[in-house]
Amino acid sequence: MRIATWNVNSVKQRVPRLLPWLDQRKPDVVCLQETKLADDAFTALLGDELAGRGYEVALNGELQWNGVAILSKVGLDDVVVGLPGAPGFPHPEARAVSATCGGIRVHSLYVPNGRTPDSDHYKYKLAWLATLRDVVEKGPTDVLVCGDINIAPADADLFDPEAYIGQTHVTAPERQALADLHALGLRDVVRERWPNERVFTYWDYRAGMFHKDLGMRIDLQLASGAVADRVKAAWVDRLARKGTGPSDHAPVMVDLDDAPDGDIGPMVPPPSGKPAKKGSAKLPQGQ
DNA sequence: ATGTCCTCTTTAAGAGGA
Repeated sequence: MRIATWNVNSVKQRVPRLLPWLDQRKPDVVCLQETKLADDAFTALLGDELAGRGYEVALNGELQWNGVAILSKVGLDDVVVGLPGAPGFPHPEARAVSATCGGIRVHSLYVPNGRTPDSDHYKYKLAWLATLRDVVEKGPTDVLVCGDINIAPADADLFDPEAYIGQTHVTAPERQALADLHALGLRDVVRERWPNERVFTYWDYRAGMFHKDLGMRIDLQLASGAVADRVKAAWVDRLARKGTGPSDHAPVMVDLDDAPDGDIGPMVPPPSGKPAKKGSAKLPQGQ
């Protein structure tokens, strides 16, 4: 079974990249974030295309921002829209949907960005993450927490740790929230597979950041123990960030149990991938 | 280079968000 998570930064804009990618990689389960589309518009846009490829669809979208989805070829049961008990900002936002797919409780999450550490949005982010922890703790044992988590787990997940001092995504409380998920038994399966390599999932559109491989690893798949033990491959589909009209995020891919039907593509990082180290570029502001 | 992309709206240039 192949599971992917991808922040597409508008599914409407990404259709010319999403559909060929589905046909190439043939993931069994796809978690999408930042669909930026209301549910009825999503269904009108992609319902037939996805059904034709064998996917059932669970949606939690809104008009303009946010928006998450799960596509599944291996069952889509007990769908929960939203994260029960999560705070809003101030109103509830479309940042979570979960379902049982192939016996695993799969969460597609778009964690609040946090903006700046002194902001109300940052407090919202931490409260939202605390709710996530509680939901996972009370949920089924076999679980995959997937999505744009908006936390770089360690300094190795940044192109230049010094550029992020004082920024969100790296603060101790955010990393503690991630540690609290690990304390429930969740494992970062991509980092386990590539313990010492440079692995990013997001590169700012500006200033040639992707071309220079100046990015962050903020999109994760966190697997409970029995699921993590089934992982045969885990990588970042960097090709999806290249070419015309890409998202600013690349898909994170995990294969369980057996060889996939779809192309695996060049696994990222390549064997020569080096750990992130201090770079000379500045962090583009305003992200 | 405050450098890009995507959203919306007083629909055509600006504002907000990432």
